[in-house]
Amino acid sequence: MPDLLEQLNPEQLAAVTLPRTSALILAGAGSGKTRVLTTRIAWLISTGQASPMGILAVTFTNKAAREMQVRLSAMLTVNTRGMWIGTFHGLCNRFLRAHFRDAGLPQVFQILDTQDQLGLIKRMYKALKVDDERYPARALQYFIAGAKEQGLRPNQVEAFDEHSRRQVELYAAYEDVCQREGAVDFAELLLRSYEVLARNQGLREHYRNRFKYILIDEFQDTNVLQYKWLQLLAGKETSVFAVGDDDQSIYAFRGADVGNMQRFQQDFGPIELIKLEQNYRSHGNILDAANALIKHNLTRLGKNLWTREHQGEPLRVYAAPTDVDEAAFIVDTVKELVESGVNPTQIALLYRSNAQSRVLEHALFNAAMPYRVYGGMRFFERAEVKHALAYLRLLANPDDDGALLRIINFPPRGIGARTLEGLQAQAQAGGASLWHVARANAPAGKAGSSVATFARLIETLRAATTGLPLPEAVEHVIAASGLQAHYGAERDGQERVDNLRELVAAADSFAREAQSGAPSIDETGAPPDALTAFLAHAALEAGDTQAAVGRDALQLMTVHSAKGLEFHTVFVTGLEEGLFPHDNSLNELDGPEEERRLMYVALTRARRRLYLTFAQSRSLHGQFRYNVVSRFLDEIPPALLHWLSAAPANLSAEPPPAWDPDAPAKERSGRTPPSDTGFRIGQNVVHAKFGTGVIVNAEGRGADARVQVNFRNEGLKWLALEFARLEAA
DNA sequence: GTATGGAGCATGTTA
DNA sequence: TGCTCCATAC
Repeated sequence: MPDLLEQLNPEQLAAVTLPRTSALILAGAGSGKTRVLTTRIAWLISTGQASPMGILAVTFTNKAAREMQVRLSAMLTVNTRGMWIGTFHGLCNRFLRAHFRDAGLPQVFQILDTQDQLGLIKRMYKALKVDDERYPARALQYFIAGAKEQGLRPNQVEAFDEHSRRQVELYAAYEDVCQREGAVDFAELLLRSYEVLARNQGLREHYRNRFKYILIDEFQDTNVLQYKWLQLLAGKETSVFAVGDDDQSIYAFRGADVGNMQRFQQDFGPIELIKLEQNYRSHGNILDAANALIKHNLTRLGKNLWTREHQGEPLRVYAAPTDVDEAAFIVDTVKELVESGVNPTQIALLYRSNAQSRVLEHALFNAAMPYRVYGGMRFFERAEVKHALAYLRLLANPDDDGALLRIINFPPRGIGARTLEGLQAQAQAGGASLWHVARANAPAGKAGSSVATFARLIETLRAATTGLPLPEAVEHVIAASGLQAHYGAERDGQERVDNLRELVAAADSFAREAQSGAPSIDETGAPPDALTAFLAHAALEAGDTQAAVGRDALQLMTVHSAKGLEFHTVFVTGLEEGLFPHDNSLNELDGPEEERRLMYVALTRARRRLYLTFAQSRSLHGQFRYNVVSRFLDEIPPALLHWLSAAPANLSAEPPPAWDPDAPAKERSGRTPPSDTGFRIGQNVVHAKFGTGVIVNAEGRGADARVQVNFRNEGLKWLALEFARLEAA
């Protein structure tokens, strides 16, 4: 332990060893925030000031919680099992499972993810005949989440006009449905926990006495409800240790309120304020650029990063005539970097919006460079996994109408819309769940209707899985429900079958972890039963996004998802007015400043080398746009910049590079268009996957050339010549 | 139930 | 431009 302290700088040491007061740690990018957080916990425990039981540590993401957990178990020899370390939602889930009666919930309540929630709203719309045009389901979803994140129930939401009054009504109706089905959405986990604590003094006292130390990561991202929850949980004696960076607050759009940092100083005062400004990540020039940029924001708590490292290289700037040229430049540069020994996983291409990844991906694909795009479908969100989970959910909780509707006719078993309407009418009339009605329609032993068959299937599944270990139960359900066979028979179903198998594996490792007593960060480890715990786990930890394309892949992601990461080399791309800063943000309150913080996050991801690129024109949504360089480039001192191309007129005295906006892109970029494709209509060809066929049609030229091939076994297909490796037969 | 086509739409995203 | 959603057709 002492040597852990020795490695800290004076500010870090001060923060780690603060006496038992509340404190706000302003931790700049790369200043060792996680280290301070974990070392403080380790210090508190190893010096005997706190027991593991007395510690509550909250993060936003599972990843952060996991990292904290891992680092802690490396630092401590004592059992960390009693500690409450997890995400806000994970901890609230744990709390509600323990106090489900006080919370007015069934023990097996199900957690709705965003998809499930939207589905529930749409179902409710049908039942109530709500005009989806006037009240889009999406909009209501935001409305509800927004209200809950403010800590507001329907009767507390102020509605001044007809439209919002109706939304409040729908919010109330939504709550009824959730309650009836035993469903809890993400925001509800927090709100419900908050209310239980607020209303139950005994419970509140209990937890206040228990958690003497509360630590919060990424405090700038907390919303109103999370802050109120914290206030309830922290008694007079509690030491609240909040770590955050107002300059990295980039989630106001989803309810985060940086104001919590100022508020904290008043509400929890008097507090200690410590700034961690020494950066261990980047070279000097990178930090200088970031500091200069962020100074343009007026509402800051104030902080200036510095480093003991060298100044390093200047930031390299490249102005491309078009987005295609920008991508080409990046590909060429990355190639050189990799040849010079930089690991591709240490190179990141960042962009403001996901749509920008396409051009980059296209160029990388053509250059046969492995890359990985972050974001997109996560494992537990895939349709086939959702279906399997729905069977399990119905087994765990028969009132879960959402789960039933998802699977009653999947795989198809002849239960159509009409039958369903009948069931729903009956259910509504009797105030019963769909399962209740379905089973009543199908007296045991009586063959006949398709609903009866379904009801018997579920009964059989329930009987067969009762008492089985979790992974075996999951496996049985996947097989006996017909899901496996259904996907197995599908032409492109192999991946889905694999995912179902993967689900069994996930259940297996979940069960093992729970059994081994390894601390589970999502706090579902102490369950009413293994199945319910696993279902909660699936909702709370949606899993990884798509895997890498090849190994040693280049990293592509939005600036938002780059937060918290670092790379040897970073390309910040698309630095154009309208894109970054984004048009839509400019009218928002605090919008431009949030965009600047986003740029600040982007810059501070780089350790050694930073490229800033932009295109003077790009096609977006099928339209060509001519853009002006981002204001953010103007805000970086010119002395830190090294132009790899001529700087545009609005940034320097040099003339912009000569180019003709009307000329085709290929000519402008100086690259020769690919020569003749070498294929003719009527020619016989071979494709690696589709076999032999004949070219029947063609269109486009150069990189866009496509041919239509009539394959012997696969039929007609359009293929892009650039991608499909077609060979003459 | 699936295949097709047209309309509408297009910041960011964790749990 | 390219996708997602829904309605319509078979």
